[in-house]
Amino acid sequence: MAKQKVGIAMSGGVDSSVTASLLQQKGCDVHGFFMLLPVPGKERHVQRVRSVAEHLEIPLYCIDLQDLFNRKVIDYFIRTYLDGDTPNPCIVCNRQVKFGALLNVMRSRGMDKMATGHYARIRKKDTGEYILQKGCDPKKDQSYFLCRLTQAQLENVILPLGDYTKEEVYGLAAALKLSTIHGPESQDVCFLAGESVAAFFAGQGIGDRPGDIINTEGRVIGEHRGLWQYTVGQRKGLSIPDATPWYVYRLDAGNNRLVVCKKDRLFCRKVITRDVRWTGAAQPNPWRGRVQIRGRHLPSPATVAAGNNGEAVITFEAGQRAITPGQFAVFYEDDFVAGSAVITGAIAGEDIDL
RNA sequence: UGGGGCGUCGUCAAGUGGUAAGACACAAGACUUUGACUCUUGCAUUCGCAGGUUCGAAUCCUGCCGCCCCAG
Repeated sequence: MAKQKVGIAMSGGVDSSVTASLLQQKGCDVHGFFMLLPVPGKERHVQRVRSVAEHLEIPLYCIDLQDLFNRKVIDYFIRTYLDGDTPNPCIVCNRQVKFGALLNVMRSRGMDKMATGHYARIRKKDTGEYILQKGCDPKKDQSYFLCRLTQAQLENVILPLGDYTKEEVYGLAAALKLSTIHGPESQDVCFLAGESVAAFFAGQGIGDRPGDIINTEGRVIGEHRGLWQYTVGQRKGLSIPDATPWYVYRLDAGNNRLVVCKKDRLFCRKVITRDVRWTGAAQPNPWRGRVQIRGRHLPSPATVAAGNNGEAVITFEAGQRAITPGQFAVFYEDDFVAGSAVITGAIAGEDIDL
């Protein structure tokens, strides 16, 4: 039987390098694929991946996905902010670019599977369905960012690091004498490269667009520099001196106004969502489980009542802080991703029990 | 113009003779494969200005400047 051909999505970082090595040791025919994206310092990245590929002695292909990335991720990023919502470019990139176009390229080049260095697991159920599971290391779990992957995508992907902790991966990297363990990985949006959103927008020719900051009573108490520089729950950048801090309550894109409030007002139990997608074919309605509202948010007990046109209302048992339109809600059943949706708003005030 | 009050960090605000609290804002760092939140640290050699009293003043005295209130 021929060796399984696996394409590794390589960034040159520790995780993807260890992933490649692990598969190599398992006897796979490993090929490295580097996504060329429109990000600052890409030349350095290319250098770094090259040295890793040489070190591991695997072939490396550089795939230019800049145009696609511009259209699918950056355009989405800008458009969402201009609409007064807060995008999650990583989730969209994973869905459209990394596990989309890149996966297709690998398939067309004869790869049986694609592997990445994400900390998450993919399981095949008795029904033949694939399901995403959290990684073993709860601190590093990245299943949230992979929530929008389809069955077809999950079927063609393997995530070796899901069974390891970050600690163990560092150990493996050290054993492999990977020089990249020293280079600190960037955790911010890759195409921002440390820049602020405001600076990025300015670079795109979108300058400041000042407007009023009002409190929930409608009184003007400050001025903002452009709605895209803020997000729900944000405290920094408001410049409103007071006895206690102010937080962004809502972005009113239609009137170019920023509504702010005090901390207590930020908590809400009901969330409205669109584009609901379930992993399994049939789901109880209402569904009950835990829902994660953003990266690094502890999934919290809630019910999801599906409505028409892919909409659904999430009702948490306890109020959640800063429900943010544009962000993704991921539904967890224990460690498994049961579904996800895009947040469009919160229902404040009296909660009606279902 | 009389009478009274007040002027302390960007904002609010302690401190009435013993050598400038705190909060908010702001900045830096940490955390983090989204934006945020959070945490840590920093942030007035100086108290409207100028003199004086005193071992020592933001705190007492004098003058000036500025603001507010009341009265005409």
